[in-house]
Amino acid sequence: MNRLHNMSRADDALERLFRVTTVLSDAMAEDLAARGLTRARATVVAVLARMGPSNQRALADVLRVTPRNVTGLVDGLEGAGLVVRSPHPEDRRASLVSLTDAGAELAASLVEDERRLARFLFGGLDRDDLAAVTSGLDRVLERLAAPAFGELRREALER
Amino acid sequence: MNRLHNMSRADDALERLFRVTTVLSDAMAEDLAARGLTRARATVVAVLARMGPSNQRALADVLRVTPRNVTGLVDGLEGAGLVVRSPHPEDRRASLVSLTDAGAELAASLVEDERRLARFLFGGLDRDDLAAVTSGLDRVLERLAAPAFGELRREALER
DNA sequence: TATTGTTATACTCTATAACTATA
DNA sequence: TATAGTTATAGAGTATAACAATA
Repeated sequence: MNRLHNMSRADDALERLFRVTTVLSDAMAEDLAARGLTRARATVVAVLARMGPSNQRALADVLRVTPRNVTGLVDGLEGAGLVVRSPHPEDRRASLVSLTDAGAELAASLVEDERRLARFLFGGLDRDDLAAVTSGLDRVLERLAAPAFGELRREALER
Repeated sequence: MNRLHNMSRADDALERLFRVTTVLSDAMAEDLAARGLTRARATVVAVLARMGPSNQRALADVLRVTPRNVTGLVDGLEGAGLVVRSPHPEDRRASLVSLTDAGAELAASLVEDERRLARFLFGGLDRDDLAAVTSGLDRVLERLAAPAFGELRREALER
């Protein structure tokens, strides 16, 4: 009975998580689109802002995407004037992808947007509630990183 | 000072939320792929399980996607034997999309997976922590539904 | 030999526009 | 005249495979 109750609460929590995720990611995609950006390209801009000028191989690794995919993303961003390719100083096979001034400005603006969003979403919660949410999500992250998560997924596929 | 502290906590919470979302959605996409499904097609299956046999227009409205897009998704699912199109009994323009037995089985299995996932992710939290997370996410959902969220987004785009 | 990034090809999701068959 | 679903066309993200230049 108690256990059943807890189980239904877990379902509720996951449902809330999915709803928050959906609404948030739709809104963010829409806002990026209004700036002429897609999610994938915005991610490249954010990664470049964090890592500094990088070759495409490094980008592919960080984005966990094929090198061919990076070619396309960088093509798009270069066309939009947000990044430039330059010859890699030490490896003539590679090119170095860097943010232009416009790209760096955009990256800063995305970071600022995120900060405002965080304050907007969580600013109304008092410290204890906020701490509870954050540490709850941390627990979830621990579960997601645990080997048991892999087992759960394997079991599901074997059913 | 106190305010600054709260602000950084809000950033932390949003960062956790994004990380949970990313890991979870990557894992789910991978699991669907192992079953030969994409996210978009799995959503159609879930919607059909919930709404029962539907015409494509209704699917387009619920999925918030163009009718043309539904054509493609249903084509794919029909090819995989998960849904069938049949003539609509009352409207000869429309077709009725229904889950096959295999489709219904898959839908049930997806629901079951989600329940297991919820228990796995949140089963370790005690009642109070779980309630705190759920109600925190509810507060976030309220903020996302508030007109102020629209204003925040408009301001960001005007910068 | 191995690696970097490209061309070639293909699939999925998405959209708009024009069209057919029906309502 | 309006609606349901299609064909036609296009763009973005993703992937694998083959290849050229370079390490």
